[in-house]
Amino acid sequence: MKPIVRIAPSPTGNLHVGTARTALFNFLFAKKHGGTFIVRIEDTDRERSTKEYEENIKESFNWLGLSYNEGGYHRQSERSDIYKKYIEKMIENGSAFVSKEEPKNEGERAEVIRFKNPNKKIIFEDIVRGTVSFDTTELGDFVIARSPEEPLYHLAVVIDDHEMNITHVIRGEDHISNTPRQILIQEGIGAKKPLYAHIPMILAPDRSKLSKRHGAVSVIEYKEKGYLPEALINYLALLGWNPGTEKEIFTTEELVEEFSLEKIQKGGAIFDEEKLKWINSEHKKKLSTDSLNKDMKTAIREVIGDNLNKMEIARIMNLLEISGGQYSTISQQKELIEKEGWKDYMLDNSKPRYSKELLYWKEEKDLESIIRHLEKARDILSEIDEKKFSNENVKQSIWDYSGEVGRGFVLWPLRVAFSGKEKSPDPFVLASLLGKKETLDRIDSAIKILNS
RNA sequence: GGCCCUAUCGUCUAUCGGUUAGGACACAAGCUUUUCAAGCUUGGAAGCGGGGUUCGACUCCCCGUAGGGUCACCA
Repeated sequence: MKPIVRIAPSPTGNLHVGTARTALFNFLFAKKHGGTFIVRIEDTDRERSTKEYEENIKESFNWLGLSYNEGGYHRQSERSDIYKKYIEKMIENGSAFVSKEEPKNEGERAEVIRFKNPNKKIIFEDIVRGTVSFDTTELGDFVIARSPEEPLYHLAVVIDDHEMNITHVIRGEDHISNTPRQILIQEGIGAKKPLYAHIPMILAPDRSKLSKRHGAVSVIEYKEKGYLPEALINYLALLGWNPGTEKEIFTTEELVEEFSLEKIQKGGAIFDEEKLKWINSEHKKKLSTDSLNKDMKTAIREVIGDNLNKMEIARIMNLLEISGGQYSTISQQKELIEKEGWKDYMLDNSKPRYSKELLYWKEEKDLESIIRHLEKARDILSEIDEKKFSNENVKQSIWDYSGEVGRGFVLWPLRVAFSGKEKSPDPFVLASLLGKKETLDRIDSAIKILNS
């Protein structure tokens, strides 16, 4: 039998990474066995549900590539006729009854529908946890609907799972104690029983429930930070599940191939963005240079500005690539561009600013010798043809001289002359990016500073 | 508090009675022909405690302890 599974998010907030992970496990399980994956929007709480959040949920699933099957998108708010039928039937057969109430809070009804609890022991098999048993006596005759048109969560879930022929309920561990009362309702309406798999929670670094105060918790935030959807999918899959091999980088197709409910973990797992970053960089390494370049350009424009010319962008892209930033997320790239301060010395009109002392290499104190080294470097570089002013040629030409007198004594002041910074890519790269004229100009400026 | 679930390096995890307890992220050190980053190499790092069962327990059972979940006219 082909499995039919569902993810049932409630549109009361942006799609949470925990819900996304539950959706992913459902999706992988369905795809693996040629089954059906359904999205069911649980919006029976009209007060808290909004259209915007529903849109966010759709957008997030879409971005992650978790697509539901044809006709597999439902809203509980549009199914009240179905619920009404069941509620009436339950009242009729005595598994539920209308109950007079004393409203405690505003909005509460004076008359609600309660489930007639048979007060029995419920035992069910959970695919990840084994046998779980509850005594439902303490649940009492719990409320299942405000009115025949307004079912509450537990009732709506059971009716929908039954109507949609759900075979496996794969959901978060926080629902495990909801299961017995849902089984009770199933018995009340004569529904077939799905199999259960309660997956562990995603935790914050302090092992508490992952919430907004811990930083980014919604899928959309990770999208905005520039993570690749397949990287987030890959990471989420590894939180609470593993294939039993040492392979860690997966495409979604590979996950479908490997996935099995039996390998799901029991304990909760802390969400570690550092590992997500690493997985993201591994996925980026498989990307075409075209899309890598597109991301880099976006990051550069966002940090330095929109009015950059082609040459300037190319120069900074080059630096970003050399600094290993091409495999980072856009937000990490932006951080890097900011931190490295390339806009201070890599734009057409920028002149690096630095103190005279910065030009001194380590213990070197002899002003004359630094000037001598810079002048010599200048002479050597001016020999190179302007059109052949490449990284390799610059390096080659200056290599022997710097070797004779000590590399640092020549290379350090050159690098400072070009960048004005303590940290930067090497002087050969900078010189080739700057071009011959600008390179020589900057050496002259450095000499001038030393002479002043 | 009642009920339920869980428990291996800082983190994610492998181990389904016999292993020098393995891998990855992170971290540290060294190397990489100037700084930073990257890269490479190396290293430190774990079975919550106590009882059983067994020739032998991380692994099975019990009791503690700790963490989490849940106890709505929310989902």
